Amino acid sequence: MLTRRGLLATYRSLLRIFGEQHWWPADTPFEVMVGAVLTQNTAWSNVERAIANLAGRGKLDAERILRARNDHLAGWLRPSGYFNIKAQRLKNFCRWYLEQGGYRRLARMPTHRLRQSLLSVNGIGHETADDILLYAFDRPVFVIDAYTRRLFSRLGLVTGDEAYDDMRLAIEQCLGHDAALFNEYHALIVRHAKEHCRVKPRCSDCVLNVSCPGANTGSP
DNA sequence: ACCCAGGGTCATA
DNA sequence: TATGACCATGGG
Repeated sequence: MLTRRGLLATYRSLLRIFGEQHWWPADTPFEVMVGAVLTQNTAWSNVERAIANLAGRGKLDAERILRARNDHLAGWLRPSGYFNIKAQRLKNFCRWYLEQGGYRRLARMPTHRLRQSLLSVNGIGHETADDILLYAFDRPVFVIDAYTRRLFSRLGLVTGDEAYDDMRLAIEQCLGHDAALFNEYHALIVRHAKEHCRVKPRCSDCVLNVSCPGANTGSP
């Protein structure tokens, strides 16, 4: 059962344990957007290297990314995995970004239209679009990722098989449109997943009493 | 050697 | 709508 009370209780537990996360780890909104594309199904540590490659060459810029040769761009993105596809997706995004007139112009757009526009870019799906909306444009959007789905379903708040926007809208309705809360909540969910699911000895004594992938494989 | 990671697209039924 | 194949590096 999804309730405001349950969601806030989980949020407070996470906040008490981990403290403020101050996401997104980037210096500019544009860097947030680049990171959002590069982190698709990829560990953030790998994304950092790719972004460092871009920044070190002065390529953390839409025009310069768009002008770069595909094989050069792919080479800089190599550490983040899927580098050929991501080079194409990053160019698709930068083309859209410039066509739309850049950040100041996009920032005036209503959230639902900005989302629709983002989703029209080949390579940007629901989660990447919502990462950008929340962390680059400060819009009150609750990002649903695999961690969120898993944590909330393990806590019995959702079934886990809801459609993306169904789950997002349900949570947003419970919590109200609070960008600062959504920002911190999502960051805490990711932090929890890393801290208690990836670090040994796994999640045998998880603070939220949830299990993790590989944690209960049936061995006694 | 195996599993996973802050997903998304495309072909197919 | 709902699966499956594919993309690819790096850490545990």
